[in-house]
Amino acid sequence: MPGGRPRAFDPDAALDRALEVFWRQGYEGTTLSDLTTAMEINRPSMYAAFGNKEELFGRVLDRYLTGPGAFAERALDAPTARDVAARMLYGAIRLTTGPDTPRGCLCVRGTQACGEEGRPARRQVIARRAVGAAALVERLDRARAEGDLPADCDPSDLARFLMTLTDGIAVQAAGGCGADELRRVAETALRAWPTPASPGPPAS
Amino acid sequence: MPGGRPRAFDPDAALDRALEVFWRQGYEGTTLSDLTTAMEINRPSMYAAFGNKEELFGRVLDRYLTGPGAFAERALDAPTARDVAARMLYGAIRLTTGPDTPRGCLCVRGTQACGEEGRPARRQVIARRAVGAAALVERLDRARAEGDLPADCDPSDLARFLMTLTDGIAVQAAGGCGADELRRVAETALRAWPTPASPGPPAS
DNA sequence: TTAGTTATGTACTGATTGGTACGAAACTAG
DNA sequence: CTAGTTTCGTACCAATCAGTACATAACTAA
Repeated sequence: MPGGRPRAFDPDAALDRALEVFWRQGYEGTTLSDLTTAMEINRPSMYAAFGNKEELFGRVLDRYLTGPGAFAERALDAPTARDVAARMLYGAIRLTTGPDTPRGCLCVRGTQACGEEGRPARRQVIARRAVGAAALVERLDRARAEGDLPADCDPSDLARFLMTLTDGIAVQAAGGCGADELRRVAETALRAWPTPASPGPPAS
Repeated sequence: MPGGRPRAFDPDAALDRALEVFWRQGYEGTTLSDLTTAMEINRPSMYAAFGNKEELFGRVLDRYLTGPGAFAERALDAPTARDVAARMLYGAIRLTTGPDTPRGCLCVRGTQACGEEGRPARRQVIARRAVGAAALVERLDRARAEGDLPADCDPSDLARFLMTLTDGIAVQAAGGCGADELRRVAETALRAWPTPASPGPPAS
């Protein structure tokens, strides 16, 4: 019943174009003109469809976390805590060094950029990171309960260790470090990962 | 013989004020007005004394690396490779979580910010990081030659591992993570550090 | 005092920022 | 064809950006 002139662009495709720009340039470093040029729409269309720059960033962040960044959630499904850790690390490397996407991580850029204007992006990113962190701690807690991690380790410390590494990987990748070098970093880091006390994870 | 009106401010003190602002807000997030307000000088004085925003950032970067960030160079003087690693990690934690300074690291912020305007800052920071990285690799190379690291380890991989962690620490600190948690991260990371093959470092 | 030199403060520049007003265009329902 | 609705495109807004012109103030050397 509504009718009206049909929009001449695909919103999801436009979000992908916007993601590419925010990912490469950060929130503060990206202007409305950068966005509308990449999205191939004009300014009023952008505002009508997505609200404003801040809300657009929120939509883009969603798309990032359910798209290129979805490995982090999927990593939690790995059978052992060590596999979770490995998937997180190698996933972060793939994400941040992919040849067809910008180097680095949208979320890490978001936490770092923080002039007066970048504040809202920072808020959004930090909130999502906290959700992800909580899920990781919960997963490692379960691993310890299942005997997959030693009883005397602290799952939240291990989670923090992993996130510190994935963040560092993003910074290194943005600085030009290659995937091969980062894989050897991940390999080294995994040597610090605790092994279950006596038996493997119980089959029951 | 020169004469002329004496300047009414202390350039080094002004640089320290500028450092505080760049450190907290990044290069792109900082405006000339932010800077001149903090430095308590007016715009023409700033341009006369420091050139422009980009050159000012370079001067500030010098001051950062020879001041708060000097721990990284000093860490190389530690007697063993493990001590170098520990000093780098704990120094990074102190730097990025200091109660009287902004959270995070000026250099990490510099690599991450990169709109069109932030490009020069990015260039400068990446160049300095490369110098520091080379010095660290050289130090670990020497450690291996001295038998302080096993012969089959790769010093450049270990250096990259350390830098990835210090970068990650900076990101975590900027995101609000506390020093205590980060110290446990460092402790975990050091478990991955290789130990010399048979004897300790030779006394000769 | 006078000439030369350097710094300071005000007031400005053109360009760009995020965000909008408004009329024309393109559709649906009747 | 007409009325209602939604989008599109141009052209604009005030605010702010980095950077500067210029007159005046404060100093040294003679």
